[in-house]
Amino acid sequence: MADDTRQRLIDAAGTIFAEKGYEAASVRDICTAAGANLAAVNYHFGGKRELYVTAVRHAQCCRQEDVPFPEYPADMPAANRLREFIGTMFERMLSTNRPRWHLEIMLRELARPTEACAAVVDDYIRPMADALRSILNDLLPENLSEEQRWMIGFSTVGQVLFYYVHQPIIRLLTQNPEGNSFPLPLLADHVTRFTLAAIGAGPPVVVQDAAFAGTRTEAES
Amino acid sequence: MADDTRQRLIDAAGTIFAEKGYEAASVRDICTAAGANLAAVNYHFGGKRELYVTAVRHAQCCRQEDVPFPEYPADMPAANRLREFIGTMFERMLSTNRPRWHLEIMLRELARPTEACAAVVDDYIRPMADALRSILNDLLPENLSEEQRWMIGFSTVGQVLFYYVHQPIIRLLTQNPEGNSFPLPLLADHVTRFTLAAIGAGPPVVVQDAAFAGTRTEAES
DNA sequence: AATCGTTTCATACAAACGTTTGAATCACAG
DNA sequence: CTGTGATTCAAACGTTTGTATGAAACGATT
Repeated sequence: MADDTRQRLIDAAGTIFAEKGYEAASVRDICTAAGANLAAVNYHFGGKRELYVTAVRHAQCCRQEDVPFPEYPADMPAANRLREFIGTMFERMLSTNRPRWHLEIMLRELARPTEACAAVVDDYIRPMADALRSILNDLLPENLSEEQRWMIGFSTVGQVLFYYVHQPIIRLLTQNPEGNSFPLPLLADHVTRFTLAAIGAGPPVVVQDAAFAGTRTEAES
Repeated sequence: MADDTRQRLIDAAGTIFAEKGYEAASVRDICTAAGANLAAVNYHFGGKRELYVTAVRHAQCCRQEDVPFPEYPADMPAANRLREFIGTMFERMLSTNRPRWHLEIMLRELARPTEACAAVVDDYIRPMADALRSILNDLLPENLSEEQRWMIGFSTVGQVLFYYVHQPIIRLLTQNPEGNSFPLPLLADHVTRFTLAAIGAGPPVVVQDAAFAGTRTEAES
């Protein structure tokens, strides 16, 4: 029952922290939701702050196990690995069969960093960044500056993140109260093709009915 | 002096709300920062909540005036207008000569909507979305689904937003404590070329030393 | 059964919160 | 100068916050 209360507290805390943020979530609400006594938080974790950090750490552990990155066959083309990567990222974010708060609490941390942010980046973000950069390295020419490699990577994950972080805006803009107007595989395909085309490793996402010579900027002509 | 304290309260509130969020910001801190009495908030605005909404509305008004969208010459190529649009967006976000909290408080609102969110979308976001879609319509073939047009637009602004919303991660990842490792025009150029190339309206952001035939996915071959 | 360390519980505490109040102060018209 | 409405002020309001405390309940070991 001891570890059980501990775990119930982490789950309840995660849900409420993710929903309301650190300050707005009260220890009393968390304990009530967990079916635990008010003093349990201080007994098991030492305080509200430590409970929060524990919840964040727990969330990132679970997420990594929930949707692990696939092991690619050695001969898999880089473009296909990119598709897998983006698909996995979307699944991690938008899949509804896992507790929502795991991702939510981490994104809160990334947008407004607290002390737990560095840990999230090191343990969760950096491995993803490394995986992406490894894929991109196979897709990009060797004589490319580090700066440009970063920017291309950011352009890729920026697209994916947008669909999650700014879901409220998307719904308001497209006037679709439901968010599932864009099915997951459609989004993953779009971002993959968008990115591949941008770096010259695939065809454009749309077929231009006229040559683009007329619409390109002067600077590039 | 009456309207003066009112304005000082809005400014102080904006700064603190943007920095700490709604719940963590206390009316006492705001009044101290504004050099006003504790009761001033309730006298001038009716309460904390109303002050917050007022600050958000004030922020979006200022932002629109600060960095207005340029008037394009009628014959300006769509690709150049896209470059202008992206450049303006970056300036609105990353330019440091304007009070930071204007944008910050709006982005908070967009990520975690409160009652003020719909107003921000209608008055600030939708005009930007319309401007972008108008540009993209000139760049895209006519026989394209609304769904795809939205996705291409989201892929564009998603890139821009990433550099602002996730600046902390960028610094941690690239190990540059300063955020100015990516100068504004460089970012704008990159996103523009990335987007143009993706939709087949410009050359890839990098020159592929080999034909991409070997790296494209099977599905597309 | 007695003892021990662990966990739960009801309760209390001081601090901070948003809000209210009524008197004091101001600017200005009569 | 006097009166009046708008504004500021110090003080206090009742809640809610996170945390602390000591007694009760539990489980395992002796």
